Amino acid sequence: MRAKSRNDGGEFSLRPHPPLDFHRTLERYRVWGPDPANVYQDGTFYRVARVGGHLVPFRLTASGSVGRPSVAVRFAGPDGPEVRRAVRQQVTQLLGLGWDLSGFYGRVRRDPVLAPLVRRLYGLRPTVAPDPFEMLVGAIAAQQVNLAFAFRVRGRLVERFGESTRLDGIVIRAFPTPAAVSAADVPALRAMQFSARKAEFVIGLARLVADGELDLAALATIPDDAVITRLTRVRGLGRWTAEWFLSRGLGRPDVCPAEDLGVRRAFETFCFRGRPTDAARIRRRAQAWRPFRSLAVHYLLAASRLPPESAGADRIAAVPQD
DNA sequence: AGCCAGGCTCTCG
DNA sequence: CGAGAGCATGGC
Repeated sequence: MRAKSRNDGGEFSLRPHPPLDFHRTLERYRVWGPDPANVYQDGTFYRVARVGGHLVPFRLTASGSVGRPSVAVRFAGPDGPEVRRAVRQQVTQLLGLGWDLSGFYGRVRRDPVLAPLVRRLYGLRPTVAPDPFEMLVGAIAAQQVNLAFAFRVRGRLVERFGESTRLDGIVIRAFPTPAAVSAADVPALRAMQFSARKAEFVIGLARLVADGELDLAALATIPDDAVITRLTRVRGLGRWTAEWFLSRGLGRPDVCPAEDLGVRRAFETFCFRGRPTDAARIRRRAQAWRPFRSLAVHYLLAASRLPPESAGADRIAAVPQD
């Protein structure tokens, strides 16, 4: 029997490099509906880290300010250096602490499109998905359907195949492992309202990963174009998915998913005076924001969900982020 | 009823 | 290759 103290979990706090707008950064885990693997409610964010064989539920709360941020982290279960390292790593990704925000801000300080948006969204950081498999399954779910629906479908998969944990009485599920999903069949996913084709995509991807034919962790070590080449060889993963994986899954700084519907609308709004545009024009326009295209796109998307600018209105509204 | 929604595959020129 | 048709599912 283990000593109780070893099972009580632990806590620590982080002093991230400013700025960090905790709420705006994590808001995207709420706006499209609940996500049982990423619970953000009442200003507290809950998730589960997988460390070795076991699950470590943890929670994040913010203190301080955007300019002097501080994040309190509490986790349950056994404590130890390996656990802390894993949780800290997840927090770094969830809060996007790896982005060169000050470099980006300096670069666009006089940019006619981005400067006003940066002012309104100061401290927003793109979250980086801690689990590449989770990121890809989420992307498949979101292909060509509205995002609220995609979140519900994905959520059903998590409810069905994700192990359940608890912290502060809140149920949090670990995103299902590739092994767990590879054991599913198409009808099971159809029942969750995946289309037949997407069910095949998801199960096929899970099998590739579970069988070791696709090493997702290894993608973090190869260049952007090599990641796209490798991922688009997988059935169900196209350029759109691969580019979002680069940006939101690997935190690569200079990616522009120009085929994305939301991206296109944002470019139309902020760069092309509301006129219809296409991916080629978007890619050309985005060249101006190298080598920060990922951040530029994230800010454009977030801004397109802000209420129309009117004195101080953006401070009051609950703002959907992306 | 019909169009829309953060695409992908497959087929052709 | 690159464009285009065809496809699949549910919401409003």
